[in-house]
Amino acid sequence: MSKKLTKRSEDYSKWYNELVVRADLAENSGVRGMMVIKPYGYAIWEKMQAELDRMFKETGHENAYFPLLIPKSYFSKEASHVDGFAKECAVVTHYRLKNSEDGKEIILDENAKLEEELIIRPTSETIIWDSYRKWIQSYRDLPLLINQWANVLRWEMRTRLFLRTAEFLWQEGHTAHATKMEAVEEAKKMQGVYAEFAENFMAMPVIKGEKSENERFAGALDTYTIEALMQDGRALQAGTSHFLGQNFAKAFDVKYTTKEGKQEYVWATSWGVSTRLMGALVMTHSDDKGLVLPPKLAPIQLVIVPIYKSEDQLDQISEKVEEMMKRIKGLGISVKYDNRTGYKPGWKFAEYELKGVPLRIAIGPRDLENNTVELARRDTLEKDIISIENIEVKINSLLEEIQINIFEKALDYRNGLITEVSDFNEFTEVLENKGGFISAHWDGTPETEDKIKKLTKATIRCIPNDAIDEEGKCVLTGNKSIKRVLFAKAY
RNA sequence: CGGGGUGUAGCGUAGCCCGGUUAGCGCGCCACGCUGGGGGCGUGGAGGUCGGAGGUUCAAAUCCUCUCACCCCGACCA
Repeated sequence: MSKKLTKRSEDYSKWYNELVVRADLAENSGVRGMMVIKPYGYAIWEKMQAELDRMFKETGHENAYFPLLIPKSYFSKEASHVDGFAKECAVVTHYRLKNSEDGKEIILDENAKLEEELIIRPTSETIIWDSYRKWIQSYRDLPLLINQWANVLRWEMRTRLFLRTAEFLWQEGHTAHATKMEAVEEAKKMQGVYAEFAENFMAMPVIKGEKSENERFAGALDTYTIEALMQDGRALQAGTSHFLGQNFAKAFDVKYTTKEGKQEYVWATSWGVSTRLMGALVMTHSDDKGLVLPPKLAPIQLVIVPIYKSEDQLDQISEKVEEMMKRIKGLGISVKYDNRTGYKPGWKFAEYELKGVPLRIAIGPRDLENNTVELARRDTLEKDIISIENIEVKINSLLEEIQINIFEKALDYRNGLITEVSDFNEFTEVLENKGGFISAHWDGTPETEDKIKKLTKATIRCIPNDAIDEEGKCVLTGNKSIKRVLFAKAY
């Protein structure tokens, strides 16, 4: 294995794959399109989960768990939903295996064929709404605010670690409301929660917006999205929140009695983010030396590497380190002391840079004499000799600074790659040579969007929430347009 | 699913076209020693169903068929 990663400028895709594997986040498994998430990667996911879970609960949601398998008949109840997912469903048809006649292999037992085939959930709307029918009787049962942490399965053609795997982990919120307005508000609120999480914790700037009809979730009336921009100029949909109208309520006959005693269908939302966020995290901040993790999500925030010649020296250093660690841990900072023998300091430095640990302390005999350490930050790669006195305070504020700095950096980069264009030549020129988001007028029709997609591979990522009303002409057709939308090539 | 490519030790690879000793090398791993402020060095050692199945042959990593997986480019998608 070569020591250095492929450079982003050489082959962005290769860089990403190498990095995910080398940094010990995940690896491919023996099962097509499915990955193993390794402990270091999973630790990051757990941090994401913990924070999101906290935010969901703060906004009034409760967790529950629904079955992995969905009867085929449930699945077919909502027509556009079927259209969206049917092509990528795995199906359970039998419940028993047996030895083959020659005893050499295990085969399906045809006597154990299921009466009704079961779909492995690609998303859980249908099975959840089947329960909601029983749970919801009265306006007093609303709103129903439920979230589920689960795995789902979508038989994708081409997969990539974290960005698109056949099985992935996610959360899916499913809410039911008495009024349309309340459901729309809920969907928008959760878009806001996602945006806040992305920006404050992942340090990943996102654009909040609405999906065009073409890009909407199967079965949704409106899809609210957060869109991020990766370092190769391609956009990544990082989270979506859907206003589902009464589609699922009607499909599953979920009605409630109003105060006035009338029967009404409920209004629904669903919203989700997945392990894809891990891919987004990697591609937003990392560099040619490896991961760059935001301190708020880094499993290890500070690593301490001793530099020594003799056992004696190591003992002295360790003593100093123990004392220092106590103070640092006291501030809730996660710190690892890597006193493994057999790895040289230089090796360890490179290793922790690869893994994106935000701060690194090196401490050797020279430091013992001066009561100092060498403190290096991952984001800028800057190193400083600092005093051990009150080091925990310095570290704490530096972690905060790094969190802000990588966000600002990503934001500058992203803002530099939003380009307003006024005609189609300019559109294709910017798309090919610069990349990023293209802000352009669009006549609002799916046909035009399709044509642009066919011609350029760019899609409408979103109609930004903050788009200003502005008369203009559609970049392709010249028809009237009232606001700009964001196009990009997307993951 | 269409086009192209690749599977040889944990990882990266040579050998394959043109079949023929014990399948070679680098990294990693284990032991010992020298080392230690940016992936250090030496000595010794372990590790292989050559992706899998079948076939051709006196003989297969090498030729043929099927199959599986992965990578790149398209269509599909969180």
